[in-house]
Amino acid sequence: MRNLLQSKNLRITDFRLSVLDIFEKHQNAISIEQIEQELGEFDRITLYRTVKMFTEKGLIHEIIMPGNIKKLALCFEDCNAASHEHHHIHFRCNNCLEIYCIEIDEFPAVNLDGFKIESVEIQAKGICKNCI
Amino acid sequence: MRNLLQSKNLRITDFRLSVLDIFEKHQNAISIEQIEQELGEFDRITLYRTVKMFTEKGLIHEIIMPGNIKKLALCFEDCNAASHEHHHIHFRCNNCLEIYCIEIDEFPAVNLDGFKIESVEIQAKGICKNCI
DNA sequence: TGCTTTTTTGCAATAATGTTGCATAAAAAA
DNA sequence: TTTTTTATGCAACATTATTGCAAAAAAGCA
Repeated sequence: MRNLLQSKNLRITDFRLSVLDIFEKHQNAISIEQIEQELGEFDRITLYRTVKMFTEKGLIHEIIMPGNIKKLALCFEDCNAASHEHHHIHFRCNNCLEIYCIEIDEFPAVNLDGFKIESVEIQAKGICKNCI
Repeated sequence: MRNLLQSKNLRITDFRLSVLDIFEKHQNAISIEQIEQELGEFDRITLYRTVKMFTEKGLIHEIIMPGNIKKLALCFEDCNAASHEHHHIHFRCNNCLEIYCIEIDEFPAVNLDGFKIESVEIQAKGICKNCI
């Protein structure tokens, strides 16, 4: 965890370690609200700044879906400010409402005539393996 | 346009016609802010309610992408509150920042072991045909 | 270690975005 | 036209996020 921060040229602080800790405790994507609750005593502004910084540095990525769904998850691959490339899709369970980052081997190819595609994000909804 | 409202059991009002008008004038997805500007005199609250109602009734759909990007576009197919099924993908141009709804014939199949997939949304980013 | 530089934190204030309740106005039905 | 139903507009409020700045903490260096 300390290495993770160092590799991105971020200073190691208690606050950041706590936030990373929360991310690593969770299998699935979490909301800012959830982080707030788990942090206990904390400063909301610092949290927003931390999340922003982590996103810019490629430690975490945002998952946004229609219906005011906004979650965050650790990046698997090596991401950076310029590109957040993931070979996984985001799946939301309509039952438990959890959002999963799921790795898939063959990422579907998307082609659009006349358009140059640089990145693709796939979001699926349905019922997760635990709720089926 | 009046038919559109009637078919969804929505009363025909000047406000709603104006909003629909703006949607139809645009090729691409637009933001609430853009609608506000084009409406000229208007009530912000009514606009939010109109957008919410249109979304629930399946007249328009939300497009949300990481980076605080939130846009709205008319639905092509017949949507309703329960399902917004589109056979198009959402493309954002990194140059002009426009968001296109693009119909594609073969919508990529996505399968996840153990998960039941009910809907899939695909978002692509790159350079659009006008900016290439 | 102790000192200096740089970055982060925490507070206050403020901005942006979205919602609720309610009286009035307008649309549809009778 | 009259009645019923629904939409609008205002005020107030809630939620979410950002900025500036002084104090505190981390990293770099002698």
